[in-house]
Amino acid sequence: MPPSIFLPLMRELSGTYQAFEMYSSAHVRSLSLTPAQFDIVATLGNTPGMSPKELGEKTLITKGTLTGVIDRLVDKKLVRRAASPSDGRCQVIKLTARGENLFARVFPAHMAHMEHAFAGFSPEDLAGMTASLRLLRAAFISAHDSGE
Amino acid sequence: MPPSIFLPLMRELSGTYQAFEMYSSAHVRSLSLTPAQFDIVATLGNTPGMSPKELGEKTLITKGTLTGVIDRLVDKKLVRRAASPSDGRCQVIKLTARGENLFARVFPAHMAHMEHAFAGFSPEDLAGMTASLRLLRAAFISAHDSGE
DNA sequence: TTATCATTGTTCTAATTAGAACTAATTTGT
DNA sequence: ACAAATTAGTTCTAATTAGAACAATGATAA
Repeated sequence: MPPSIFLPLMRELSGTYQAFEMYSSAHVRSLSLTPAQFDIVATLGNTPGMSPKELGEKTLITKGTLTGVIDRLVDKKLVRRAASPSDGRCQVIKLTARGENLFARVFPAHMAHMEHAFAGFSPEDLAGMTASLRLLRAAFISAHDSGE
Repeated sequence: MPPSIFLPLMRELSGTYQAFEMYSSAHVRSLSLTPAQFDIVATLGNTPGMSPKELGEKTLITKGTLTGVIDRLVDKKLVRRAASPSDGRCQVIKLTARGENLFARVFPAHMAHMEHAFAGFSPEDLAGMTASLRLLRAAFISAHDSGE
């Protein structure tokens, strides 16, 4: 298979993700949060808290990066660290009252903002694209694993 | 439209892009280049050179970032800066002989690596996904523009 | 012509990023 | 029980990232 067959898809995947990131992050920044910080707050909202490991899996943020992101959220008093009772290696990261407050204000606003971008698609369109991306993602992961 | 309709697509887009980046960059790094550096070398290959502005548009790298990436490629003697004869503000970035050499060695190798990930899809599958992503990208750009 | 506006690239700052080395704590195999 | 292997989180380094302010150059319009 020559590259001309899959190169356009590679480019389009990058370009689409970048356009998404642009549109999303411009709004997030207007709320005084970075995209990574927003991801953490959004992931912690309406939960009893979770470990950095679990947070990293859900937000796709690497553990080395996550330490710094959580540090800055702690500085902003939006989040706090607690020791896990069951496992001495683990922590539980929770939203503070102030963090809960921010989440309640900012998450619906951001969803409303994102909705504008999807307004032209039917639920079936969106589901179809989701399914295609899922296949593509599985192909990257499978190729990655087989190369180890 | 409730977020539950488009949230899975947002997550899948991020996840698929991340899996792609992971698979691609692991290989690029094994060639002693960062992903951004590879993008620049790949974009300059088989061209007479181009301005940083054009490079930024093709690789989606912001101009502020691009200065540093080019600096490091200049340090590695893979690229050189020349003044534009027609416009005193512009530069022309070109591969050096060493850069051409690296491109000829590394670009085909990376394409061969990427091909593995796409082996399970038909050309029609790939074209269909590309078309879907193009629509999605246009929707983000249009929403971004209308919000200005 | 000349004042104004736009474009190009650099610089600066704060933050994210991945990866590797490291410490501490837990689990596993024997 | 105990040594070895895993796992969780931090720290460190080099690089990228976006955004804003800036200087230099070019284009426009009165």
